[in-house]
Amino acid sequence: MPFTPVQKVSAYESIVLQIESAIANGDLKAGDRLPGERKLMADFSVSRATVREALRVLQATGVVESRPGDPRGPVISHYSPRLLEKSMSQLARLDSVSRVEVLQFRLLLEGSATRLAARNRSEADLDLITTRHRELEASIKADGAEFFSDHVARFHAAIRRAAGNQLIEICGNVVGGIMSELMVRRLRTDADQLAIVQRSALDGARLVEAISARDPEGAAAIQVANIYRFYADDLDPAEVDALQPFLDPPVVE
Amino acid sequence: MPFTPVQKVSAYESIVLQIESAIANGDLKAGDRLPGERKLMADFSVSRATVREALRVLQATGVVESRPGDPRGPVISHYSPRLLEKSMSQLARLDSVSRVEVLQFRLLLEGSATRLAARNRSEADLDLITTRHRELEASIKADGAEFFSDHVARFHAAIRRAAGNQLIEICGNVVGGIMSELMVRRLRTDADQLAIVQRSALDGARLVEAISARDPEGAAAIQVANIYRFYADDLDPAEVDALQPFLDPPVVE
DNA sequence: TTCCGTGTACTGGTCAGGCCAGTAAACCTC
DNA sequence: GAGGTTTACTGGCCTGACCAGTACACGGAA
Repeated sequence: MPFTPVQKVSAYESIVLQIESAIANGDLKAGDRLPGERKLMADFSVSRATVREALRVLQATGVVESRPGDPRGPVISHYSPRLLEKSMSQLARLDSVSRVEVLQFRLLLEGSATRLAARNRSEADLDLITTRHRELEASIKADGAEFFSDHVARFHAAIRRAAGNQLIEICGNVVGGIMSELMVRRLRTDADQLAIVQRSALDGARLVEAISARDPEGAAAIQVANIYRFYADDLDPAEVDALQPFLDPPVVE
Repeated sequence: MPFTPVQKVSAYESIVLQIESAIANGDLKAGDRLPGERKLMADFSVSRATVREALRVLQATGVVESRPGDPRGPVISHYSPRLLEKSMSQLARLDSVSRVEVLQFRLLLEGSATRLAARNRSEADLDLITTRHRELEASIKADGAEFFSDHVARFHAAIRRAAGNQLIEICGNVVGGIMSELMVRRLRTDADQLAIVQRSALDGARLVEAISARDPEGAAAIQVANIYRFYADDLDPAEVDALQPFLDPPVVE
């Protein structure tokens, strides 16, 4: 029988749904203003507390922003990866998600981003990548491994940007951020940090060259190998094995 | 000067933060109970409205769940990919994200998921994949293209599950879901839908074989080519070109 | 005319107190 | 013990209120 389970939707949920679908079908777009809480409470004929609960969840999911005292009312947010970051790091912190999974995902994203970057980069992209790499090298010369993770993050972000795919870019940024937490710990506990950092910068130089020469496979191989080597020492054999499909061509040491 | 910008945190935010960090450092774990709203309001010495706003955002971000009438209070949720799904589809639905980008991302995820599945599948995984494929074929025999997109989605989901990487799995589910909306439209407007659907099922059979035979590269190639061909007719030359790096080995027709 | 305080009418943040439908568990019956 | 029934309490929602803070129009000085 084609009965469909009843789903009672509470008042505040209904408000959330209505506003979300107004955005989905274009009645509201980023930058637009919602009426103030008192107006909304009249429009939906609910109490202000209910309106506020609805606004809170819209705010928590990055749909609107509101500031006290602003007579223009809450504003529909422009997209920000905040929620994605939050949910991914929530996921990555999960006991059931191993660090291998995160690393696999990162190699996958970073590899294709690099491939695409080498293929599609504009001159402006290349300029930015080169600049970031120079800053990275300068930072190593000046402060050693101190600010390494910040600079390398910016360097990689520039590459992802050049790839021209926002999904890959943003997801890459997020997992990159998550991994860099691990990286900081890794560097702190490693006696040989300067050597690691310098080798990584050298890889970076070859990477810039390959992207400049529009060599997708070469660039991707360098990038993947570089990331892999960074963590390789910490991995046990089973983990190393699980990463093989993402190392292409295989990294043999 | 090492002054740090003041950030005023509102009452409800402070509650959210406290509860989140209690979870982060293990004082609260999934399945545990929070006190009821009236107790919380005393503990934090705020009004009930404030407690409720805090609970609403915790609920919206998948941290807690509450049910009316339950004297045991709100419960700390087990992880669910709901938030990740929501944020991914937010991202993918962005106007500035073109369908090529979504398709690139999908090919990337689906390709590696298939590769991993062929490599890591257990017998139980294979059983599920086989079952799903049989259901797909049965559905085509019985109803033609009618329920195709549902069944193919389930088939692909089983493959992603077998890959053993939750990040790839969940992201794949999301973009798969988004693409399947497009697919439904595509099938409806195509006169030749039955032929398309049947070819896709045939690819599916070869795919199952390759996964069964633990042939990662073969399986991935079939999967990627299958997905690509499904959309290829709708794409203009520039879009086709942009997809080349994800078709490996290249699909020549 | 332009500029710059100043007022004011609003905003969102928070509080207190109250009603209701619904649930879980203790209670009571058999 | 298995069953219905009560009861104490839950979360959902409402009303009405106060406060600190903001945007903007207004009015006076330059």
